[in-house]
Amino acid sequence: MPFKERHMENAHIADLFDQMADLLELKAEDPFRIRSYRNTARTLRDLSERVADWVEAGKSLADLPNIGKSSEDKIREILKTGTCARLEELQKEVPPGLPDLLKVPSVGPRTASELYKKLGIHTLAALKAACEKHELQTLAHMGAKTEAKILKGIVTLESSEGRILLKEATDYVESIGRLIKTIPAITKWEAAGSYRRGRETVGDLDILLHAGDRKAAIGALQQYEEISETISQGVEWLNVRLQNGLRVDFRFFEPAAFGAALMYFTGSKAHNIALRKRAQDNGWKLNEYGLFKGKKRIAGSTEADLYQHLNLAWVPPELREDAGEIAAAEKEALPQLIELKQIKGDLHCHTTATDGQNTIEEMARAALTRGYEYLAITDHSQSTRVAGGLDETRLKKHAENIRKIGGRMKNIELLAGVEVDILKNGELDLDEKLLADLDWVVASIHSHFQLSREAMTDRLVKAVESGVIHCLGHPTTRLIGQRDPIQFDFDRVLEACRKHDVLMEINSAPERMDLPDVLCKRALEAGVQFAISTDAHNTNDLDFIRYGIIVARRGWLTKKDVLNTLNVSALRKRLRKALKAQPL
DNA sequence: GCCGTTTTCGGCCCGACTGTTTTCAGTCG
Repeated sequence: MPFKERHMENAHIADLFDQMADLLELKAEDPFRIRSYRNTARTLRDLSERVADWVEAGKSLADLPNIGKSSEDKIREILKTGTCARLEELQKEVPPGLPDLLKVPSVGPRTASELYKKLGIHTLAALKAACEKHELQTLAHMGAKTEAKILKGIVTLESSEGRILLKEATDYVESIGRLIKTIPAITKWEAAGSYRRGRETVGDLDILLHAGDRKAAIGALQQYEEISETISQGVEWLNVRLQNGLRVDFRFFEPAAFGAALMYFTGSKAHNIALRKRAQDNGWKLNEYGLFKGKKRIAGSTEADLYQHLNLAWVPPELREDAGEIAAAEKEALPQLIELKQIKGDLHCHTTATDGQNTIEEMARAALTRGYEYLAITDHSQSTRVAGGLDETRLKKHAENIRKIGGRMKNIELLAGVEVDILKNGELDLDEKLLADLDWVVASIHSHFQLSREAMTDRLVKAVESGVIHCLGHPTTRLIGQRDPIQFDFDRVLEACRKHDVLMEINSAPERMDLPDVLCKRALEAGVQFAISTDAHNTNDLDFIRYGIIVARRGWLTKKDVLNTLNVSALRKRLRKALKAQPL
């Protein structure tokens, strides 16, 4: 297999399957076959291990859900050649650009192929021009309103910034919540969707409400100052767009249906489908209004009730991805997911010694007000010059200072630590003897992100094998929507971490959320332990811990998997053990 | 194309809105 394909990401292969599904839709082929292609794409996307590695190791893909002989052949072909015959064939049968039209809201496969057949349109630009010239109205089932909607959709698409970070979505949910508190008509509300599942990015917000007087409630919601336009409104809903482009859908439900609605709008879609199928197997019907036996609603007011009727334990939203949670819920084997209140300290933060904005003492006080028993101060090492990284002399002094301040503070212990750079060749950026004297050492990559997969793997393994680091900081170095993760053999690094008792960090910074959730689960399965840290650069950033907790929950982690759930004395004990641990 | 204590065929989740039409097709979540 050529080098490039050997390292092909699952997401890339998944995209090709989605492309085939789009093309099949444009050709109006069997909808069930199309769904099957999409299911295959989803399976690939959600998989934590790379199929490229499986194939190279001679493993079969047939045990994976939604992947049969036909898909396995196509995957192997894609890995070998970068594409597959079926895709190329379909691309020849459909005009180039036509699949792009499917991205426009209210343009589906039927409309797109009609546009091409009748008007010869196969690009977004041509579609926009046709709308402006009112040519769409010449088509059947196509009037002025649809044409205007399509035109607006193209404009939005052109200016769309896509999905927003979970933190940004959270900020909007909280500001909407503050508004709702002032509206007496609204007696119950909940934000559902990918926000509730804790996905790292959110495409839109689904807000479910119950109100005695819906008209009054809608009137009051429209006063939300962030609204830039009302997309549509009815008796039971209000759809708006905010100034930043985010779409917010408010929907009203009766209490008897609220749980069913919450379940339905929380998703994921795949989780819902699995639940509905389960209902159907019992001769029932599940929809957003409840669980029905014939016309009689047998559950619907709460999620707990619905899951119970389906003979399942209640599934935390973060796990609802149809990735094994339903089988676990059936066997009462869901993990007791970690919670924010179990965190006893933060193990990664910066101060004015390097690129932080607060002093050691200020950070310590902020940690104390959050109920923490300890805080590790981990400023940068010398190579990170933009951050004013510490050389050996400055670090020694800084560590003394941390210990001195820690010594005189009550109810909180400070760990003298560092975030040491992992250099290009895998060596650490500071003398190992000095590092061994510190309480806590995080090692991170901040440069040379483009090394080959082999070199990058060697680099990380070498750092892990140094014997002086406790934790790998933001292991993939990705910045969501800005910088791709570095490429390395995750399994080899995990194996090294397990051997040398080195932890994986879950960096809680909203633009990092690194490790990502699927890798988190894989590291868990490999027997590696975690630290959930904020990488705070000021006192406020310490609150980012909530996002790390969400990643951990999506990665199926429990309290025992996370080092900083230990109280301070247990942590000290554990760290002494870690420092003494010798390579096996 | 996938799947299977109803297993190699015949199913495959469900409902609502919109805009266009007078009974429905297409899109969406």
